[in-house]
Amino acid sequence: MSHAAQRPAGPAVRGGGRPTLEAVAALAGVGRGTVSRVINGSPRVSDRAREAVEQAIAELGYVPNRAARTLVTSRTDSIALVIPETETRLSSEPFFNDIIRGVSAELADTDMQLLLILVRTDKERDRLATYLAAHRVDGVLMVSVHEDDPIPGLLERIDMPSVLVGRRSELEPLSYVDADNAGGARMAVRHLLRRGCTRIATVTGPLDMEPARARLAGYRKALEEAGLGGDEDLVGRADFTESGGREAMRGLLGRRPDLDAVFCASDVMAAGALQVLREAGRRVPEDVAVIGFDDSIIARHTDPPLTSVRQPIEEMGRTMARLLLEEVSEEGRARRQVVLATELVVRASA
Amino acid sequence: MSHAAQRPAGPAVRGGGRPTLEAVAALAGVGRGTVSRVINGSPRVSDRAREAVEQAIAELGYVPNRAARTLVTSRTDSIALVIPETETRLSSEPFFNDIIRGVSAELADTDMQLLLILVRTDKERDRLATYLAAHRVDGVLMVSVHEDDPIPGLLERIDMPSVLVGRRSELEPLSYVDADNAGGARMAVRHLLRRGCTRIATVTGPLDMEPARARLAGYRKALEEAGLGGDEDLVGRADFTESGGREAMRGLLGRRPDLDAVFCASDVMAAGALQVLREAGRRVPEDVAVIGFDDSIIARHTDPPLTSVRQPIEEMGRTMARLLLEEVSEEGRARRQVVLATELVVRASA
DNA sequence: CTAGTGTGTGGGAGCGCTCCCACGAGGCAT
DNA sequence: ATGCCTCGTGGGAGCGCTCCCACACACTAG
Repeated sequence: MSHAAQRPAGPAVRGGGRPTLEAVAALAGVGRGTVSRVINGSPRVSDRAREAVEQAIAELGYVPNRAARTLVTSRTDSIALVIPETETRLSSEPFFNDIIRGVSAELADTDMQLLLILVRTDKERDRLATYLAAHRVDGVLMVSVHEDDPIPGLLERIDMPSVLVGRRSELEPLSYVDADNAGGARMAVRHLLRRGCTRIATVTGPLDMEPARARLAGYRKALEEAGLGGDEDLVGRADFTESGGREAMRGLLGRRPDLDAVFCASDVMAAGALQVLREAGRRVPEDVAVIGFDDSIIARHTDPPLTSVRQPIEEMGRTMARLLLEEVSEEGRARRQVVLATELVVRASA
Repeated sequence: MSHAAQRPAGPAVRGGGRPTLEAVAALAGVGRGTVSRVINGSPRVSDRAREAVEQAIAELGYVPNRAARTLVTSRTDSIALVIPETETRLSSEPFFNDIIRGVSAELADTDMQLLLILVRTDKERDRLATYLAAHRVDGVLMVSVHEDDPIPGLLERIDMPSVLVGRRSELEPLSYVDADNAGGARMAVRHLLRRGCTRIATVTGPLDMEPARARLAGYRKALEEAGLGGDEDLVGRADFTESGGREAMRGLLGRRPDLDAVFCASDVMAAGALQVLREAGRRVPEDVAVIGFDDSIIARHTDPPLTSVRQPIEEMGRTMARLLLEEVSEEGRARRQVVLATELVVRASA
């Protein structure tokens, strides 16, 4: 026995000495197959064997080696959250945070890993394409898709389970979760109409993004229903940024100095609009009522606090994750599309 | 040859038919070893072989199988960004976004994957501990550490390369990247002193967090240097939240109605303080000057816009990632500690 | 001539798991 | 008794890579 002690570090010590399936099997007095069955929840295991294995696992602190499992199953047990970030939106809007929270919450008691991939440049986009084509994730969650983004098309082609937040167009073939943008916008404009406003302008987001289009459509629909539609001078185009909101507001005031309300397709743009209105000497909401969209943190801090359309962002994140998990686990994948209701949060600005 | 066509799907089709090392080797007319050497940039390859391999890789669209590599090297080529999220900070502050951006930017031309792990509950914390102990990532980036958080201690024990943003205490043993919180606070208070303020209060963050302590220390230091230190009535404790800021401000006004300035350890708390000051009929900055910390998006939208101490958050993210990559790749790991300068952004509130 | 040194290469072994085949034990009908 | 299920089980094969040993070949030195 004594010579065993002087034997140099044997094979058992390799790799930090973390226990393997085989070690568990040995301790439990069963074969590798049985341990594997216990871990993967197969019903074909006797109670006696199961208990022995579970105890051995606890005793050794065994954790399965993910790479080994991936190698044989070619499942990776991880999904990617892809955020194209050509705009600076990520830093200014809590949107992504809430999505991340929702997704993460839904994944919490799965053993799915969440990979975060920001895409800034075309070079990074190419890398991502290679990455996805190599099937290094089981599924993809994608945020803030522009209509001309090539990634969703790629996802379709390589048959990668994926869920978008927001659709690219009205007939999005991929699964998606979206807020009822049109409905929210319509609700906001109706609120302005009830207040007695009649010359209601809008500041839109970039119209190559479906949410921006849908919000514009909701705005138009509400006005048409009230018999007030058709005045294109009341539509100011912007890009979801604060400075864009400022410029669009200046344009609107130039074209239609008599406007009495503005529906902005984002809070950030509404904040810009408020600045311009103040500079122009208009009181909010007495002269011009203002409504934003997103109900983000800045809505509570503008002067006056902003009435805004709230989207259930965290729930959208949770739903995305849920849909993706279903799509990943199922054989015959049905694409799913979910639209969640929005809600008007009334504050002082309208 | 004709019978080959009716052979059922053979082994070559398995796993979606993605090409393997072996396929590349066959096409290039070399052995597996040589292909592996080319991929891993070994110098011991002839130019002829290298070219043949590179062409074969391009032709087949070969991408190495990460799991297979991980299995043998026990490197995972991925790092985790851990965000404890007991507070609601994640949703309200762009801090995390900017950190994420910085980290992601630094990782962009590495082939490191970024795993995002939010920790809400103790159960999730335990899962994380198991996860980390199983060495499923090469390194850990950790944000927003409370002094009593058990995770950093675990990281130390299992000798996991890791970098914190912000230290737990003055003698943090792990690597970290921090902003010069004390310096920034001192700068802010000096600015108030230069304005002629003499009864300068502060609203602190939770004092179990080092940044909160450091900002308080900077505040005290500036006052001492001006011979104005020692008045504990001027210190209001809060917790980095808006409502906390409101309550602390009320307390301060109650104790010291004559105060003429407040340095708040976060913008969110400053926003709360501003509300209370307005309700109390104090003008900002004429009666009471206010300075925040973080220069977050809300600083630009409060009324009046908030003078605030800016931290280079995105750069902190980049630096964290860089330090971690060094720590992961090096053998003898030296812990590194970097403190980045802060900057005062002057707006209307002080 | 032999011995020695180095450089590029091929391929065996093996990482830790899952999949699947084969096998023994027990139950039930014939 | 024999046949034929089913159920639980053990363990071989193999996933795609890296590591490393052995070997061929080309030199240079003795």
